[in-house]
Order: sequence, then C-alpha cells, then structure tokens
Amino acid sequence: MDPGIQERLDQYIQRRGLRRTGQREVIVKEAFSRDEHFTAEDLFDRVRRRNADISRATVYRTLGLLVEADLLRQIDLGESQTTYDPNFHDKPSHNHLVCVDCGRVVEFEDAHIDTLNECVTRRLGFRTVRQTLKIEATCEQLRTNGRCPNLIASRLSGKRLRKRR
Amino acid sequence: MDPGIQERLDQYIQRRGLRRTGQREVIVKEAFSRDEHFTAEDLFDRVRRRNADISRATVYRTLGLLVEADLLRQIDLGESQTTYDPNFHDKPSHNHLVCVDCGRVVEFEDAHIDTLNECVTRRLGFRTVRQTLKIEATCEQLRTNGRCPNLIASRLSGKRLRKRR
DNA sequence: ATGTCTGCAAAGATTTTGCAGCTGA
DNA sequence: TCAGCTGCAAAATCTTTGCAGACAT
Repeated sequence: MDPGIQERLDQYIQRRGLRRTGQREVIVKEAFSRDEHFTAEDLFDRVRRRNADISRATVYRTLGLLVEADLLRQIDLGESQTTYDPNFHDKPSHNHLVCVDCGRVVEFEDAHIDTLNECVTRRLGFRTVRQTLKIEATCEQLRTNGRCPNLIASRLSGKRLRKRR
Repeated sequence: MDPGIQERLDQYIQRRGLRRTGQREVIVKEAFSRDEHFTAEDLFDRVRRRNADISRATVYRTLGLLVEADLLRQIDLGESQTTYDPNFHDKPSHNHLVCVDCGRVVEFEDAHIDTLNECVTRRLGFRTVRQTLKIEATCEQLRTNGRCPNLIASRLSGKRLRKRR
C-alpha cells in the first residue's frame, strides 16, 4: 500500500477530531492492498477473511470516511452495487474502459482528454471539479480472431459483468 | 414527443412479439413528454397524476423495456436512485455537466470529444460501443460575482442534488 | 472524561418477482 | 387461444441508523 494513503488519512482524521481505530486500520489496509475495484460486500469478505470481528456496518462507515477524505472514489461500472476505486491517489485523473465482451476494466490516463474536456467546460461557463469518463467497448481481438484472452480468463474466474439489477 | 420514439418502440415490440398496452402508452408518452431526466419514482408520480391506475411495478417494467429498446438511457448523476435520460434519441452522443453549486445538469455534444475518445479506445485495442462522460463543475459566475442565477433558481425549486445515500 | 466508534439488529430505500387473473394479437 | 401483461403484495438487495457499551485521546 502506498504510504501516502495512510498519511493523508491520518491528516484527515486529525483535522476532524476523529479516532484511529483498529478496525479502520484493517479495513484501510485491505482496501488499498490491491489496485482492483471492489464493492462494500467484497471488502467486507476480504476483511472477514483476515479478521473475523469487524461488522458490515463499520465497513460501510469506513468506506464513507475514505470517500470523504478523497482517498477512495465511487465509480459507476454499471453494476447495482456501489463500486469503489482505490487508484485515484496514484492516478488522480484516470478513466475507465469496460469491455462488454468480458467485463474487464482497463484504467487509462490521457492528458488530451483532460485538456479538451476542460476547454469545453470553460466554454459552457463552468470550471471542472472532477470528470468521469467511462467507455464501454468491444474487444477488437475477439472481433477479428473470434476469441479474446480476457474473455476466456474472465469466464474461468466468473467475472463477467452482472447486469444492472 | 418525437414521433420517432413511438415508431421505434412499435418496431421493437413487434420484433420481439410483445404487446402494445394502454399502460405502456401512457408511461411512454409521459416519459418523453419533457426532456428532463427522471427517476422511476418521478415517472410513477407523473403517470399517477394523469391516470391513477398504473402500478409501480408496471412503471419499473416499462422502464426496463425502454432501456432494452435503447430509447431511454440510465445515467449516473450521483444520486441514489437510477436516473433515466430521454434525450438520447435526438442527441445520440451527448454528455452531462453537473453543477456542484446548484445541481443543474447541462447536456452538451462535442464531436472532438467523441473523436478523441474513439482514438484512445482504438489504441487500447477496443472499439467503442458507448461512452459516458460526466463533468462535475462549479459555476464561474458564482465564483466571480458571488452569485449564480441557477443557484437561486434551484434553491427556489428545491432542486439541489441530493448526496449519494 | 468525553465525544467518537463499534456491533447488532432493525429500519429504510429502491427494485424485483411470484402469482392469479386480464388482455392484445 | 394463449403468450404476454398487470396489479398486488411479498421478497430481495443494498445501505443506513438508533442504541448501548467500548474505546481513543
């Protein structure tokens, strides 16, 4: 886990007169231990696997805290559960491409996109606070070769995107 | 309401062997009677106001139908209820700017954005199916003049954005 | 000391679904 | 006719909350 995360969280906690607790420590460590997106339930399961004594409510409350502290971001990947993205600290302005064939999510940054969006926003009389770009796309390999390595991998791991409920 | 909507819906209904019912007619007419975004509950209320005999379940089911038929699009404006956008038929590739000051939503199109995103997608080995760009921004007028007409208007109508639950 | 956190269980909000009867093609 | 549609109420899903006791500072 990027040590900057813990540092920024500590600052946030201090500034607001909150408390550093064992539960928060475990949850935060787990949330940022991988750079995968996750849902509240995912995280609850992961936390349970290493420490059986944290309640679902605390996980939800800590997620709220991390979002307020701007360490975690809620993103919309088209699923019914809220998804959290732990990678905005390293890549503060990244976008998401979701493969409709296999559900794989690719994160990418592009300065041109940021610049262009900023221009459009200015022209409309606003100033950008945050932008969210999601591209849903099909895999070109699957299209031309009839198969795509991600599709196979995702079938094996059961990771195809659920439909919005 | 754009007559193309009804036409495309009829086609979809025919192709899939579905039925044209009175309830669907009312719901569809109401959904596309304005170009505002709405939630299932909003639409249910509007429908109720003109015809007291349609159930919430039918509204939900019809919304699902309209999304499948690609006449309505689910969008993420940061609220807890699913929001539907009836304007994708007229403007198939528009984006959303949400003012964080007043909650106003501005829809805009920009060919440059589309082109650029398409390029990036290609470079990543995919082909775009759909893109969703949401820009959260502050009002420049509010910033420089200390006030913004939309903020005032939105306060009057109680339309500030709810926080994600 | 005292205001924050936590776990629990209950409540809340939103959406989906099983079923019996109704209706459009 | 008969598959699809509807309303109803119940269920399901996801998230929040009130409360009493525990804990951090």
